[in-house]
Amino acid sequence: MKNLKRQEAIFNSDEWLHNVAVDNVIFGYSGRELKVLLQQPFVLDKWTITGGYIKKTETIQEAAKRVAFERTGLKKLFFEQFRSFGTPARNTDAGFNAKHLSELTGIKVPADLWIFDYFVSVGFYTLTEFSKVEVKKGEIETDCRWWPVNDLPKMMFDHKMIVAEALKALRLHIAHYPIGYELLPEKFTLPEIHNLYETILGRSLDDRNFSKRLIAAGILVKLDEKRQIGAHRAPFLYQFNKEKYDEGLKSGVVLAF
Amino acid sequence: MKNLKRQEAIFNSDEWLHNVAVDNVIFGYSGRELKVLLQQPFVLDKWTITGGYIKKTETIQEAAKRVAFERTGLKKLFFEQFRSFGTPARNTDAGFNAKHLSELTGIKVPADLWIFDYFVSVGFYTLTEFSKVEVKKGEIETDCRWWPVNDLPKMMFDHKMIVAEALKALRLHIAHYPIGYELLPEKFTLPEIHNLYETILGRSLDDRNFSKRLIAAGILVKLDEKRQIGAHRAPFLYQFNKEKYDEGLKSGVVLAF
DNA sequence: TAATCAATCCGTAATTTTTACGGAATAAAA
DNA sequence: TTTTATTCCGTAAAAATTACGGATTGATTA
Repeated sequence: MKNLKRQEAIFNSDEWLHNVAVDNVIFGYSGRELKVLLQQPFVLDKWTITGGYIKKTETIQEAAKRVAFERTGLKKLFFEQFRSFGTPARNTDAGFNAKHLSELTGIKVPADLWIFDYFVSVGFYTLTEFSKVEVKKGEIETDCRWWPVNDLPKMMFDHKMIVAEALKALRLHIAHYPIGYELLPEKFTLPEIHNLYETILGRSLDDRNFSKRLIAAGILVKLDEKRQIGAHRAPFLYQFNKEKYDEGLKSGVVLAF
Repeated sequence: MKNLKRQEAIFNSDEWLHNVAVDNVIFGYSGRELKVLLQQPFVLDKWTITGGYIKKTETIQEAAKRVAFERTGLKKLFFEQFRSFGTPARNTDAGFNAKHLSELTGIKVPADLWIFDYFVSVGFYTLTEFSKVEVKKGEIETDCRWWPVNDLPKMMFDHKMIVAEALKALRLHIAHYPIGYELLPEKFTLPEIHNLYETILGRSLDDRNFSKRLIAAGILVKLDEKRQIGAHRAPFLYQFNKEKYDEGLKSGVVLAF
């Protein structure tokens, strides 16, 4: 019940902006699949992307960071604002109303509470290494876990569209900037990063040309170690040249695969 | 005084979203210069981009359209949402406060009126043909006119930064999509569209390669007319192939100049 | 211990795209 | 009719992109 008390406090607090919030699509990569971290609010059986209200004292980016930290425990993530969503009906959904919320929580929820208003949502996405994340569900969620982007569950509001738009933005981003630093372990093999790119873009890329380009751009450094997995030839390990990588992030690199 | 009454009505109305608004950078092109339509609110001697509050009944895009229509009289404009701005202090500026506003208008303005709150702004930009626009100043502005993007006046809040970001987004856009339909008259010459691109990108482009590419992409159609201006060789007129143009807008064309 | 298997790894030639650049044609004005 | 300012066009060189096959490796298993 403590959680609910806290939730009630949030409802009644005036530290939050009204009519505007952030939603953050957290992408992770594992098992040759691109995944999204979703949570299930216990008021209904649909899933949501991680999002939250904005404090009057923080920037929209800080709000997105705070929310992401609450779910992943990570402070240093790659963040990108991609677009905002605002239509009068976007945050209405069966089950998300005062009556239902009251019944479920026992909290007295007025029908005209600000959280039911028309909310404009500023969309961010985050890239993170799957294995580093310790998924933590929030206080009003029954579950929080990874879902494959190609096989999403029933989602609340317009969240499925937001994920689709985030993916579109990520695919655009990948053509102009290096990617992978936040999605891969520190050391990785060529086939791994190759597969990451193929996964994000959703199409196959010639392996020879792929590595040629990354190496030519100088953002990939071959190490003297190999990884011993499986029953086959051991692949060499690689690392990012962080300097070149960051430079590419700043000034842009054409990596049109 | 009628205008002020109406303004007062807006302040007290609850038809508007709080804490979130739209700002729209209106670009126009004339005299070989890229210009921005700015207005001067009569509460202070700085200039602002055209922006406004969002009605509870409209989408953010509709809000941006409404505001742009109020200033330009045009209903069909090219709109693009480019990013949102949200920092707690972004809409504070000397002169924008209850006391000053009260003194100037005579309206009773409470210090904690919602318009002084932290506002997240969703940024759009618009492309429009300069000559079509009939500039109309709003009720609470003393002036509204075009300014060269390279020579902007003192601007309110973070609006100068918003213009800069809009221009950055426009320059990115131009590399992936055709542009010019809304910025040029129906019939135009090669040198005219060539100059438009040079102006937006802020650098010179080889004229032969430039026209070659647009014609190869099929979005430019040569007409059998010439324009008789000046004391020199009369240039041929061109038109956009609207079909190819729209197709390019939809699916993207690489026109990396 | 030799053969098999699954995966890594590398280089070059053909094609396409991009860049660079000079001079003839035009139309009014001097 | 000469001058002047501007439009207009094409080709060759350079660069980037694409396409593609076969040798290497290392554990497994026959």
